[in-house]
Amino acid sequence: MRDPVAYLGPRLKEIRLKTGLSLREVARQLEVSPSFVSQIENGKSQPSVATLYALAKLLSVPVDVLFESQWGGSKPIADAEDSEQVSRDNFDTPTDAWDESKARISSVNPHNRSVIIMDSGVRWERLAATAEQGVNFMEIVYEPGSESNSSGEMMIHSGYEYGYALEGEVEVTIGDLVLTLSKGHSIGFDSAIPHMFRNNGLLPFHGIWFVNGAQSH
Amino acid sequence: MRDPVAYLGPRLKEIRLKTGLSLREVARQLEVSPSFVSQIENGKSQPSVATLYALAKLLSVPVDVLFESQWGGSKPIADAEDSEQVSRDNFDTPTDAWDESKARISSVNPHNRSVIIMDSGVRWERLAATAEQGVNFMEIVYEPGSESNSSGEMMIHSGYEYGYALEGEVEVTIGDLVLTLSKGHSIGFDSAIPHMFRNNGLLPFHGIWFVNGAQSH
DNA sequence: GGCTAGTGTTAACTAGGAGAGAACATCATC
DNA sequence: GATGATGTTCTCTCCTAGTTAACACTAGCC
Repeated sequence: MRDPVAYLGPRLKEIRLKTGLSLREVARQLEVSPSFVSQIENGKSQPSVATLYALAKLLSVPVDVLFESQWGGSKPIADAEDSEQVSRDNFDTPTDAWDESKARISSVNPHNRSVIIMDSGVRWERLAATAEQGVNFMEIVYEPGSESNSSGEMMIHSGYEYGYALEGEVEVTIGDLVLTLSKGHSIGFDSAIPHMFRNNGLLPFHGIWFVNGAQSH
Repeated sequence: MRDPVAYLGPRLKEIRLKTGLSLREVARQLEVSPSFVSQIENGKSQPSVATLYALAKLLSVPVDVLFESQWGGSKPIADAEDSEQVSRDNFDTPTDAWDESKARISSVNPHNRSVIIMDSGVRWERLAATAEQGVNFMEIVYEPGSESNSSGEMMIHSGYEYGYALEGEVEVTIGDLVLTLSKGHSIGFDSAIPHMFRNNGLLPFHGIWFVNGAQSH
């Protein structure tokens, strides 16, 4: 990808047009002159950091988006998953398992998921490839008797974790809190708190899991 | 949130120190003077957009991170939801709807969810209170004929969005991509891409939704 | 003790560009 | 053809991004 700063103007224009705002309206809200907005969009002038930030906010996009060139750094869409079937030792965190994807849109049908099977009897099925770092969206399956960590230790990592129980039951331990999730139940917690999951039941447990901000190390 | 541009300097310093780089080393790589880097970090000067971008790249953080202010403290646990039943006009983003919670652990049973009903016939049911900013984990329900925005406009906001279809069907439009989600299907996409959802079917659509990094303005 | 080589800070200065203001050329619609 | 939108391109000014210089440290080394 070439210098994204050079493409800032056109990018801004593109986004502004999508939102349906006129150049003069943008200028008014930013409290700058319309001519200046035009100069920015045509690359004849560079905004200050404050103006750039105000612009991003006005157009309600993250500042980063302004530096993405048209369809440059990111693939438009990740098509049906590669559907690799991996079997490995344990990972601390899903982040360690799948590579980061550059896809801005990812659509996955249930028969085409990328799957990781852990030796502890736990399965992770990726529900979306994402360009976001440290983010994993997946369906997790705990076979009867299985637990999150084959060594029985509690897990501690960075980020937050969110879960929704689809079917079956699972016993969740977070810090000194112990609870059982069944269909429809949901949780969210700071992953820095020691946690583990165990399926004590007779049926496999399925859940939608979201791990946010986990850093691999 | 206070003016993020004003805190840009301290934020940069904080991140630089984490990476273990010296101020002079940063200056060398950026090809600017050390004094200028110091001035930036102490808020006595503002970088140009190009310098800002180079800085972010050097510190290997997305530019957005430089504008985030630190997050506050945290309550130990949020007990069963308040279960308020709210009916309001449309929000752009769930972030606008629920207040940030400081809970580090949140457990919600299906009969106790905090619900928001939009006039467009869409329902948001919060699946977890979280201390994370701009994060929403929810079950969304689209009644037959309803669409994400009562005005029919596409939505654009910051962050990423992830969805899993529980039951029913929904037509998803993201950019110029149109697809239909049915049970088990999942997606993930950059919310900066204009998007909308519509239930053209005869049954209500239920999905697990995760909106990450949306900023309210 | 002094001598280096590292760290970050501050003052005084300058060249260049952020941003303004006007006049321009379009389109609509009444 | 007048009024009101739209975006563009000049010229000009003033502010500030970025420089150079000297400053005040601290750590090691002879």
